[in-house]
Amino acid sequence: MFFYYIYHMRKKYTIKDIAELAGVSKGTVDRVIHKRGKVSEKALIDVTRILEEIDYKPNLIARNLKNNKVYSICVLIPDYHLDDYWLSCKEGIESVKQEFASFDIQIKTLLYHSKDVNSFLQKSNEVLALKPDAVLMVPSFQKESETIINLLANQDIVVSIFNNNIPNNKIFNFVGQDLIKSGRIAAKLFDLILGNGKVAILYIGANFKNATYFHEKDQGFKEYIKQTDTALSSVTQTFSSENLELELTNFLSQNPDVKGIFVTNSKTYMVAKLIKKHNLKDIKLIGYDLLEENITYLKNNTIQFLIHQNAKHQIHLGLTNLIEYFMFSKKTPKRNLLPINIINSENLSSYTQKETIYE
Amino acid sequence: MFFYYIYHMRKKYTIKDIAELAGVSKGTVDRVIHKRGKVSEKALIDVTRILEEIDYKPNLIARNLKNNKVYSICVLIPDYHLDDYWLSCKEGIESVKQEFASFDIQIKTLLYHSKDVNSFLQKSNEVLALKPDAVLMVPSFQKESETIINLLANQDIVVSIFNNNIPNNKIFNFVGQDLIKSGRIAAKLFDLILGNGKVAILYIGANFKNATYFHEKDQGFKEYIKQTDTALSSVTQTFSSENLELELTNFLSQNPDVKGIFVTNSKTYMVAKLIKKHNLKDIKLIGYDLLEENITYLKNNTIQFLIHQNAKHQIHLGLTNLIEYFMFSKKTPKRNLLPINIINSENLSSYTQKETIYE
DNA sequence: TAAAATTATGTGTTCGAGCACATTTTTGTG
DNA sequence: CACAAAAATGTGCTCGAACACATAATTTTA
Repeated sequence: MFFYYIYHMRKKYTIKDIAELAGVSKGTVDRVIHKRGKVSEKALIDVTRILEEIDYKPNLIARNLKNNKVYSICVLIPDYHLDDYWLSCKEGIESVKQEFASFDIQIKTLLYHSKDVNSFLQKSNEVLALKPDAVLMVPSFQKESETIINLLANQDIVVSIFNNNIPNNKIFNFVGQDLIKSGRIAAKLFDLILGNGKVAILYIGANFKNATYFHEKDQGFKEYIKQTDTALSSVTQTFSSENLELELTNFLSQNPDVKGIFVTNSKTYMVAKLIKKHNLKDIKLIGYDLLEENITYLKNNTIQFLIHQNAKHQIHLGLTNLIEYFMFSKKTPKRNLLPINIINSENLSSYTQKETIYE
Repeated sequence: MFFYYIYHMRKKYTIKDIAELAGVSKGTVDRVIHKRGKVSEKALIDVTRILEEIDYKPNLIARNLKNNKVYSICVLIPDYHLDDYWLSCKEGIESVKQEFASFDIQIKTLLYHSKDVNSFLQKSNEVLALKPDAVLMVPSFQKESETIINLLANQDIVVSIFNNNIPNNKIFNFVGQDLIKSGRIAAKLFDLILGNGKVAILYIGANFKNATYFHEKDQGFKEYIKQTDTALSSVTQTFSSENLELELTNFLSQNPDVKGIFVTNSKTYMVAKLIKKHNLKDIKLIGYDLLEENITYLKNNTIQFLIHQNAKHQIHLGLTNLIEYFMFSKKTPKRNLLPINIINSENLSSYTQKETIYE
């Protein structure tokens, strides 16, 4: 007959327990734990030994209860009314707000025009004036972002970024994807479905020089071609969103051997619309993000694959990293590189369904 | 000039605040909140009004501090020494243990032989004897699992399951994937890379009648063929792991038109090994799970795609659901259907890399 | 109407960590 | 040795919710 009383273990050791074990008071234990000094060598040794022996972990709940501060976080992102890509960030923020509704956390969202530096600067200054405890931002404009990040850091405001990375060692945490890998993945998928032929790598929008993501994805795609024995080739081209139809039609008539199109951002539906309109059935299409319009074309097989950048997950993780750092002194990696999800018409619903199916 | 003082909001309302606002004592507020009765109608109305007005949310940290119970959870899963598929569960348990190291949570793992009902029953009885607060289990044997779940539920032990679902309304939470969708996804992928031809749907192992996952994936695959205008066809076949080489070789010589093989479980590498050995380059292969051996064949292009069931994520979510329910009375959905990840050689590393890149 | 029973309300302690402050012990100096 | 200064140690309160227990107000019963 076995006795399982071992399983129902005692409560965790508290500071009081440790004090008793070491034959000192809890004040001394506290000083040892926090290295506040003013402790005799003997007491230091005794307490340290016991701490190690029992692998003491402080009760984070009790610790946080005492620290009753209202933490404020500013979220600075492109206006989601102007570009559907950012719409999912709104959901991400809402879900974090709900998740931490019982805690003293204040989240304020500021939106800037993603194409307008001045708007970005203006909103950044508003953030500075608010003096929050932390800022989570999308650094759309590299140079200006650098400046703002430095200003914030100088005021001891914790700064995290997501979506795209910029080099700055003052940044607390970055959440995003490896965009070079992302380009490689697109290449691999074309390799599988085409076998050979030319793929056009497209940038759609204004000011592609600022769009570092485009260059990295382009680089990844070409890297794949170079490093593997694929029969694929590629051609890179940028287009404006306004004149896409004309520009793309011209491009395709000049490049009749293009068998695949890789759209490096969420504007994939624009190309899909034209493929559908001109009945270019033979052209395979891979792009980014689960926008409503993209999903429609994915479902009717105009788009073969979408790569899911999951902005919602990104902002969610960025925020929880900050909150758990403040609330529970949780350590956070400098970088969180999220998985790069390959989406087709069949696994799509497994990503978009609500996770909460209550009875 | 704007003043942002509104932003730096006051602390959340406490029971004491509410008591003052309602002109009663905190004891009365507490009785109203917990519906303990012994409150006059007037006080009830006053306090309820204020609670609603300020949308009171109790401080979960303070609440939990008082409730200082050591929660014990048993994990009952197949022995990961016998089948690599379950190995990732070990990591999942470890990461949860680390995550909640500062809390009073005890997790005990019990392993059974996934092919041996008696082993399952024996370990189940050990779990019953341990009288934990909750059990997270893989219900490998449907009938026996039902019995155990009922026994546990009768003892007021919370039961969650993951990996495969069984119908039982006493189950607290199920984490897994939609396996019919999973089969559809495989079909879609073959559709894209083959265009047409016959795909063999394989089950490898003993006792396929117990493997409900196989039937669902098979069903999903065939559903896709039926519902779309694909030129694919399929043939379903079961094999033993011991005689796979002989059986599969025979099967392929009798079915020379098979252009793709869909292995419905993690034993995909076994088929890959034979494809490689007999140099059957033209056969495309899709299977399940990121086992070391599967990854090798994915990287050298013997396997085209792996569908990632992410047992680690499943057990992690199953455990955190239980812990957050106990610790913070967090509500949990009856079902968590996880995304079905499509993995190829290029996005693989984005799933397997450690998420923690500390400075 | 007074005492008893019932109901309503208020008070005080607990949980564990953290920190300010009080007290004790040790060391240094004339 | 006395006494001050410094170092070491101990004590007690706080955070917010929960709950046991004490007290007050009201109703019932003799």
